[in-house]
Amino acid sequence: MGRSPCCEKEGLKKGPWTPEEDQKLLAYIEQYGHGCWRSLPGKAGLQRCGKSCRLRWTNYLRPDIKRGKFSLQEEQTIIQLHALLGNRWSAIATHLPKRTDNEIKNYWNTHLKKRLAKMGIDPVTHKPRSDALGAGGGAQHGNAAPHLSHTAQWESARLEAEARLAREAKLRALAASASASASASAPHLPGPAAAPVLDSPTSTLSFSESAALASVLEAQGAAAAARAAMQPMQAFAEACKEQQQWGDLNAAADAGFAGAGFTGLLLDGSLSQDQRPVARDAEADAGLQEIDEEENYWDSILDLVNSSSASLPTSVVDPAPEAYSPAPEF
DNA sequence: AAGAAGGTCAACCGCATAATT
DNA sequence: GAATTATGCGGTTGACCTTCT
Repeated sequence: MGRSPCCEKEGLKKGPWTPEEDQKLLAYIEQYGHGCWRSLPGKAGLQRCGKSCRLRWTNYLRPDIKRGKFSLQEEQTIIQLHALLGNRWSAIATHLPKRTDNEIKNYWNTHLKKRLAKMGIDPVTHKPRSDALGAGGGAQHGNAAPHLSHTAQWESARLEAEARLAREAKLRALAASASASASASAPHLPGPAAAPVLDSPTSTLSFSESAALASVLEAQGAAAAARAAMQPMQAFAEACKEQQQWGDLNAAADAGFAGAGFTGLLLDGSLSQDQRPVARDAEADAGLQEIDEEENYWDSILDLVNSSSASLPTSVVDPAPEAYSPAPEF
């Protein structure tokens, strides 16, 4: 409610950070930690608001940040998680070590969203668009209903999973606090109480929540998530491979991709090696080995999806309230 | 070579929510 | 329980850079 805007004080600087400011902030945090962000600028001698300092630190200065081009695997992870979580960038960032939510968000908005749209995949629903080869822009009102229906189902499943995770996290927190108080006489021992230190500063997800979400992705929900996410992912994989070999991202669309049958396209190798144009230049030659490795990677992803789908728990796909069973006590 | 158009990304803004009083 | 404060998140902006004409 009553919260005064932190950046409206007179004399506070805005805009791009100078190297001197970076140095001041870095030096202060390295020495004292960030502590209270609101009071940090004064202590560090910066004419910035705490919010600006926090943003600069979390998105740029943190030493554990990886910058630069996203790998194919990272792209795949982002798309997959976006299909699962939507625009929850901080949650997605917890599964991409050393990447910030802001960076992922920017990358999605400037690269991945456009690529998916270009391939005829709705970046919101992650479903192939019926007018896939048409203009890749606004909402597809005419055919929205089926997508919405599917989306609603998936959203329902997702919310159910999240609710379950929250409950599990709470139970774990209770168990953790119990054990923490039991071990209060030995605070030097590593324990759950130290977990927040390990959390990504860009996320509100607790360590246990993140771990639980990861477990859902990897175990119980993997098949559902993968099933929902991987259909466009398969398309994306193929388009990426073609893009890298021919430098033309429209290849997938030109090949008639519209979702259905795309798995087959990927799996049966209908675009066999001898049909592909030879690499145009030395750079492309150098990339061929990497492309082969990527093909293996995508094959392994498909294997994972196929095997996971076989053991898909129905409660994840078609959740019912009674499907929830309390997490076992620890 | 110059201007236009489009792309990228750091940073800001406002809101939501957790934490505190 | 209500009010207040601090922090984090997601959407958006705008400056800068690159590519196109």
